[in-house]
Amino acid sequence: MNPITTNNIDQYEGKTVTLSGWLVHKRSSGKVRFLVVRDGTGIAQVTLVKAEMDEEHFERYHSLTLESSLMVTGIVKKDDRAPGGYEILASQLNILQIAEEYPIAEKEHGVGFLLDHRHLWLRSSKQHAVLRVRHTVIQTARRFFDDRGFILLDAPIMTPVACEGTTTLFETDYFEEQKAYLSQSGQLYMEAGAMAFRKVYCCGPTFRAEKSKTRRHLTEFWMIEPEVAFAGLPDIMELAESLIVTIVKEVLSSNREDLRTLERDVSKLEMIESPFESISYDRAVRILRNEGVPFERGNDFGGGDETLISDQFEKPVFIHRYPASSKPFYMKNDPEKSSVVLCMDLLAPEGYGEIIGGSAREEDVELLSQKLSNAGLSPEAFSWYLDLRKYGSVPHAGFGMGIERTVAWICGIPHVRETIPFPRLLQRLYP
RNA sequence: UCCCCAGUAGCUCAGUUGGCAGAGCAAGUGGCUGUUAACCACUGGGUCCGCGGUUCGAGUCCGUGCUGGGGAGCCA
Repeated sequence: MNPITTNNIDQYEGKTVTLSGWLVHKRSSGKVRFLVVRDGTGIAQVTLVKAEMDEEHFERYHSLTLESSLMVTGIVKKDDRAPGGYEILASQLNILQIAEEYPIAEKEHGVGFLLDHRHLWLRSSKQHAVLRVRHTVIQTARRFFDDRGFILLDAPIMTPVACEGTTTLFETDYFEEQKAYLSQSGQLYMEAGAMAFRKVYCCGPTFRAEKSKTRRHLTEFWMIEPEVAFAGLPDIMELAESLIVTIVKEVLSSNREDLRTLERDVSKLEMIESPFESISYDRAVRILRNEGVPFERGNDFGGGDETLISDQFEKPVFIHRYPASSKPFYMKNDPEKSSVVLCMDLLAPEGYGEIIGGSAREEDVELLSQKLSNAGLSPEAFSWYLDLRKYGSVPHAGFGMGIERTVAWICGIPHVRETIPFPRLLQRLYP
């Protein structure tokens, strides 16, 4: 197969090549006709000149519809009039399939329509750019942990029990008389992994049956979750900061063209460097009150609160030591102030909200059992988890980074639904 | 679960005081030897979301249901 693609066409100037792809657009000026062909890596213009090719191939232009698949053979020429600077002067035009009338036009579609056609929408340039950034984000995050000696340890998707209440869990039958729940987090399993391998991470989908209809929520979303033995809150904050800086730098270097397609203001990304600011929950509450928000101490922050706080900073900002009452059972209380837990959230700038959440984990079996009971959970169901504290318990900590929110922030797009190939939303399970 | 907005051609929308169903794009036909969302001419295209009501007459007003969107709550 000929290796030419539109992203390496410059290497073939003057040579005869065969390009395979799909028709994005066509224009005619009579005896000169133009095809814009998409091949998955980019686009290229193909020129059909009546005098340069035989009649039969030239006339195939008429039957071509939007998104028809084709193979075109011709000479690569440099031409400033062509998008990308190169075009193919065709000698042959072969059609693989004539597409039916393509539903997605070149402009003007509503969100509902586009989501109904997500399987086709993926072909458009903006979606292409977002999902290429997503690829870089995941690849860079995984490489980041691999390079630091972490072991990739996959967590199960089907789990026997809820971390929290069952109201936000998707439930499914598991053979006779058993229920399984779709995982909300790989964390508890990563804690087991950290006791086995010291440093581990998982990367996969998580599921929350929350009836949230906001730009920051999906019912199925991806997290990358590292867990580290012999580590405390400061260690994972440093790790999280370094991860974000590394990801942003890599996207800026690998996805310049995509960011341009998305019209992202890259100057806002270029200033993402260490160190990030780190403020306590108490100070965040003071910021809100200074902004005139009648915030009640002890609550968790809402979406609007997070935006107000992050707007005070140009870089991502850590908020640490939330009230224990607002956080889950496994977080370790601050020995210096038992009413708060050793946790942190990282808020992205520009109102994108929490992209990372993590904590030191309670390592004492008695305290952990107590916290489980206080949360209304049965210690029996978590017997395996309590075992981790009975057999060589050590201080450990970890966090989870939400892939979609991170991608949305980096791309500067308003809604997370475009940052995953096939979004699952409150009212949407198709396609 | 609550609040707000919308539903009219394949798509995006307009539709006046309640009085003949409209535009742009897309599609089809023809024209044009360098187009860039090309352009020009012509053509076809409607369950006005469903149900009920008011009225001589409803896309328009009222009630109700459904669907979608935005937001709140919720959200390790």
